[in-house]
Amino acid sequence: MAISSASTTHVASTAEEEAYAYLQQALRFGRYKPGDRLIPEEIATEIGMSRMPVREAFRRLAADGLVTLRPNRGCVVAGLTLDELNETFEIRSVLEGLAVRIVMPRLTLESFEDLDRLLLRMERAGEAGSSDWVLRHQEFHAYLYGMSGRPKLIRQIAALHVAIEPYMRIWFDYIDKPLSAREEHQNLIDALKSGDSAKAERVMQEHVLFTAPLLADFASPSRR
Amino acid sequence: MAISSASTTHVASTAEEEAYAYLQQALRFGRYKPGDRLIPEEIATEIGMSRMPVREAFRRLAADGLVTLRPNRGCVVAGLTLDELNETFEIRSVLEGLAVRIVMPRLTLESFEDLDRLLLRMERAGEAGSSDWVLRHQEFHAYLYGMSGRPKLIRQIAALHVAIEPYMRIWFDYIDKPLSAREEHQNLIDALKSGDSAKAERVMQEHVLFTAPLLADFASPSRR
DNA sequence: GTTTGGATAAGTGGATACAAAAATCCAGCG
DNA sequence: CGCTGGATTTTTGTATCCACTTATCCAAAC
Repeated sequence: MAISSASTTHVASTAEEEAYAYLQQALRFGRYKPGDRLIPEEIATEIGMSRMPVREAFRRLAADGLVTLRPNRGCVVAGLTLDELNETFEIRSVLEGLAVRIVMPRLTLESFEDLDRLLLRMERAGEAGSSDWVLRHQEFHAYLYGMSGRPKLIRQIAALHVAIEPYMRIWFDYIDKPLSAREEHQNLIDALKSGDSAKAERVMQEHVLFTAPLLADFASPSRR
Repeated sequence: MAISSASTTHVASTAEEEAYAYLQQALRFGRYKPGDRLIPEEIATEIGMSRMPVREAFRRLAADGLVTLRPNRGCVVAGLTLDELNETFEIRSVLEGLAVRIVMPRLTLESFEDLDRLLLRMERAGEAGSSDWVLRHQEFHAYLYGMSGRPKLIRQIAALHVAIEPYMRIWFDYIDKPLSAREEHQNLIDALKSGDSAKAERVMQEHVLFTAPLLADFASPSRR
């Protein structure tokens, strides 16, 4: 089979890439809290470079929606308010629905074996803790969308997953073990197997929207 | 009424913003051709600043998908291949469909008057040339989506519009006057008036996908 | 006539320096 | 006791400089 690891370990050929990778990782794992101010100087010395590449990494993170950049007042970690969280799930639902619709006719028997395996991995990771489970969950979805052959779509979806990742972690830690997750994803696989792409799209949309209200309690307070 | 101008004229409080605005404008209007290399030094002197803010503007443009940034080999204008153009329209169709679904229950009689006015403006601009028409067309769509109250969705859609803008221009110049455009948009308004949000969503999806094949001839050659 | 290699030029990435802006602190005032 | 305003400190934005990578050009070899 051909399940590549979904973990985003990039070899940094430039300092900027290193800074970006470092900060993205830190943000994804919730090492900084929303509203925290990121001071270029500090981070630069932390990873042994000057402020410049860090600044440029900030811009990329801002484009991903992970931080907010305001002229002359630096870089703050961008938590999602309840509205933004909901909006993100709305967007995810249509994008991932589209991905499923596209991917459907491309799925082979082998793909389904892969998906089963990934689902199994996800379940097992569920017992370990949020850190593993969230990654495996992303891996499952990433594999599916990867088959679509739509690079832009894939990147957009991945970016949204990264943005909500900290909230997924908190959520998972809080509820301990999402019993419904297994069933949810099995449903999805069944819909894919049915061959009815309209149905699969709908099921995926519902699957995505299913999670949103569960995370509501962990949203950041609205700003300003 | 409350139709704000859709033109993206930003007051640049920093040099970086100025560089970004300048370059985005230039790229949107097709002043550079896909594949062209953008040299920080040149642009910097062109608008009277050093390379640094220009470099940072590059990153933002890259996030918008307007340029491509490769380590140690600079910044090139990122034309869309046929596949990418199609993909962009696919994504647009679901995002703008979603926007319409959300916006539907918020539309008032006044909104419809505004939309009629905007449609009229668009038609009149059609006689002037692609430059005006494309802006008015964006204005029409922007107004509609603006009512959704979904900032992220609005930004994403706007970004996609910007990315395809040069192609819309070329297309419009080529065919001179899109007779079907009026009918298309009137259709859309009718669907919105019907109050059936599922229908409106579908009509919007079709409206977006309708344009894609028309632009196919103007796609950039695939790279590499 | 085309290919190869290497000198030279051009360009990029990053560090440092400096000016301008914002945040902080503190004293005096109400 | 809180507020105001100004000096001080911190941080940001930009310019400049240097090291290193990549591109260009030209001559010699096949």
